[in-house]
Order: sequence, then C-alpha cells, then structure tokens
Amino acid sequence: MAGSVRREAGTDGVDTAVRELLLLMPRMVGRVKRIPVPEALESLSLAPRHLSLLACLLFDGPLTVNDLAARLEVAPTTVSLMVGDLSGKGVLDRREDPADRRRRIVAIAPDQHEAIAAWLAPGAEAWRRVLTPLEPEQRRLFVDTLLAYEAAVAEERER
Amino acid sequence: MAGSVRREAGTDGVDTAVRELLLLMPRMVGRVKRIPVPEALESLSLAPRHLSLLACLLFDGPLTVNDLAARLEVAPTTVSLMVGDLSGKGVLDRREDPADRRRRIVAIAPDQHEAIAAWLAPGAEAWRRVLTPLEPEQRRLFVDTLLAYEAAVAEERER
DNA sequence: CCATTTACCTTTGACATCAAAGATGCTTTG
DNA sequence: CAAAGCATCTTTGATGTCAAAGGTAAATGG
Repeated sequence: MAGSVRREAGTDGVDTAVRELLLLMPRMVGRVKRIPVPEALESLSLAPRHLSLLACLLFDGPLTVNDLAARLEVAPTTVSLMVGDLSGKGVLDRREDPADRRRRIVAIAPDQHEAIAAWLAPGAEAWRRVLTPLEPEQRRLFVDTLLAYEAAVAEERER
Repeated sequence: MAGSVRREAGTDGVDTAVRELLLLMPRMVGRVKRIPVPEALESLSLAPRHLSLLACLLFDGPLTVNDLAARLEVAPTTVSLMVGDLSGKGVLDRREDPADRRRRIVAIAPDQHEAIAAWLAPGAEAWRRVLTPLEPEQRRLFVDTLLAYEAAVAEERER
C-alpha cells in the first residue's frame, strides 16, 4: 500500500517512532508558543513570539531583516513589523548600514541584554535538563538527527 | 553568572547542544508550516495548518473538539472554526454525540481518508529517512528525549 | 552617465488564531 | 423536580502573520 502512512510490522519500530513524532510535533510547537514572559519585560509589551527573534540576535549578533527572516523561517514582513515595534520601545537598535543604505542592522539594545538572556534561560534549562543525563555521543546523535530532519523537510519542499 | 544562557566550558558539550537546539527550533516550526498541499486536496481549500488536525484524526480516530484542541495545543476556538469549515466542504464529518448532545464527534469523511493519508506520507517519509539508519535503542532514546523536552516545557509553564 | 535590473525593506489588505462572552445541554443538590 | 453549577461548543472582536504591491538604494550595462 504505497502512499500509506502505516506499514507492516518488521521495520523494527521505525513506524511506531514516526507515528509518535508526527503527533508530538504540533504539541511541541504549541507549547513553545506559550513560554511565559518575565515581569521585567512585560511592561515593554514583549510576548512569546518575540523570543526566537531575540534569541537569534543574542546568539549570533546584529543581523539584517532578511537575514533574521531566513533564520526564523518567517516572512520578512513579520520581522520588519516586529523590529519596528521593538525598536520603538527601546528593546532593539535599528540603524542603516553605512555601507549599503538599503539595509537595516538590527541589534539588541545593550541595556536590555541581560533581561533578555534571563528570559531565554528557562527554555534553555528545559533542554539542559533532558540533555544532561545523556552520554556526549548520545547528545550528538540527538542534535544531528533533529538537524537531519529539518534538512529532510527542507529538501521535500524543493520538489 | 546565574540566569545567563551560556556557561563555562567543561559541561561536556551540553551548552553547545542547547544553543544549537534553541536556534533550530523556530526553523523547524517554520518549515513544518509550509509543507505543500497535494493538488488533489487543494480544490478543497486545505492548507498546511490543517495537516496536524487531520493527522490526529487519522491516527487516533474520531475525537471531540476539546480533545483535538488539547492534543494540538491550540484554542478550542480554532478547532471549532476549522472543523466548521472543513465539514462544510465534506472533508470532515461532524455529528452530535448521541450520549451527550453538547459534544460534537469529529471524524474524517471516509472518501477522503486515502487522500489525507497520502498528504501525511511525505512528512512521515522525512522522519523515516532520518530514523531508519539508527539502532532501535537509539531511536527509542531520540523519541524519549523529545518527549521529555515537551514534558519539561509543560512543567515550566506551571510555575 | 542614464536606464534597467536587482536587492532590501515597508505598507497594505486578507486571513488565522485567540480570549472572552454567549448559547446549549448535562449533572448535582437541596 | 427545580435551580445552580459545570462542561462543551460557537460567536465575536482584537491581534499576529503573510503575500503582494510600493518605495528606495545599489549594481549592471549599454
């Protein structure tokens, strides 16, 4: 039965795992969208959806709008609106690239650096908790498998 | 530096992995939101966002609106609207529970079963591709770690 | 040089999602 | 059995996200 999702037994648990993951994924997405905002940042009307954008900037330094959109797999529109919003509130720094005035270089305002790192910490803590008991090579395998999945999905889209 | 995301070296690569995962997650979410719709279903105005709902119904049989919302980590509002939409188009079957007329039992319309399974197949194929080369116990470890992460995030929300 | 093409960002209008309130039916309790 | 309480779903108004179009600046090339 080609095209079907399930297959006969004997594939050594692969299909069981696939099934579990297909059902787990939307749950995970939903949860991540609800990570609570610390009080210190609530006054700046920061919401969970800003978290990944700020994480990118915190980890990989100043970036352009398109660059951010590509990393987050989100439309440049969305980044542009968010950045406009957050820079108005002093959370982000948006300035023209002197070398190319079409570009806007986006960075975290220095005085918000610490508060944002603290916001990221609980999410990081969740990962740390589940990764710590693993052997180093098991950890490596886990990350690589997830990366491979992302690549596999990206590839499917080409066709 | 408590509360910071990075720590000193010597934690055996945990922090490297955490960092990679924090950056990978939003990418994955974005990609999954863009899984293409097969032509056979496009005429029914089905979009990627319907996929996880249909997957739940395909795997776990008929469910109620609240049940679906809980599994998808989405508001009952959203499920209600989607179900109303899709049942209007004959993709889903929505009928009152005879035992409790407040409930609506949602199921996939039998004649759409096959097309939806085919839509799910590429996503399943991506997982299968990355899981097949693993040993059974490695596979188990991978799934369990992801489940543990989901549980860890759920727990953080309580506090 | 000026004209065309390309790159990057923003604006705009349409749609998806959610929280809160509303509607309906079951359950409990005096 | 009546009334209050609870569970389930839908409706409504507000907000987030996106695709398409618009605006501006750099690159290309005649």
